[in-house]
Amino acid sequence: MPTTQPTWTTERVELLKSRFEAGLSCREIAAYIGVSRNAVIGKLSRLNLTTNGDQGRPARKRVGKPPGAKATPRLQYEMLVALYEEPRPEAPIDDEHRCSLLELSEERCRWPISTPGAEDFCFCGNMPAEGLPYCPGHSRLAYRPGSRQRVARG
DNA sequence: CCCTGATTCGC
DNA sequence: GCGAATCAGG
Repeated sequence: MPTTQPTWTTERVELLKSRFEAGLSCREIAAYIGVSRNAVIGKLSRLNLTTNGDQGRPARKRVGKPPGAKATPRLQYEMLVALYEEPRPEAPIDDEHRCSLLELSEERCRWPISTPGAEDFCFCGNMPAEGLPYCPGHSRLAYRPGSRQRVARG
């Protein structure tokens, strides 16, 4: 069987059209398939699914079609909500993944362990949620009112 | 200011 | 043909 398949195989296109016709945003489709939203839109354009496919000339000015798609400026908010909505608030906080400042990366939770300046000062190093600097467990702690001292009071 | 949608350009 | 960059609109 061929191993080198083009990025857009029949299955991809089917999923693409299915979710597109389902009323999902290109963002969701892209995230679901695993490609950039530009790639999804680009493919749709080539398939003439973006527009009626009737016009033989370009005319960008058809941005208003989704009913209530006010964008998602609060992407992190949605993720945090999803974390709180979980029935089992498990905290995947492992000390085995702790790393130093130099070992920090986008795939490492930046939750500070111990106190800054201490010899054993390190970071969580867990797998953070996409778009969040901390792992789900620490993200919740960081956002939980009361968990940390709420100095902000009026 | 941020995000989504669509077109256009480069590889 | 695919993908990123760019443009346009809400």
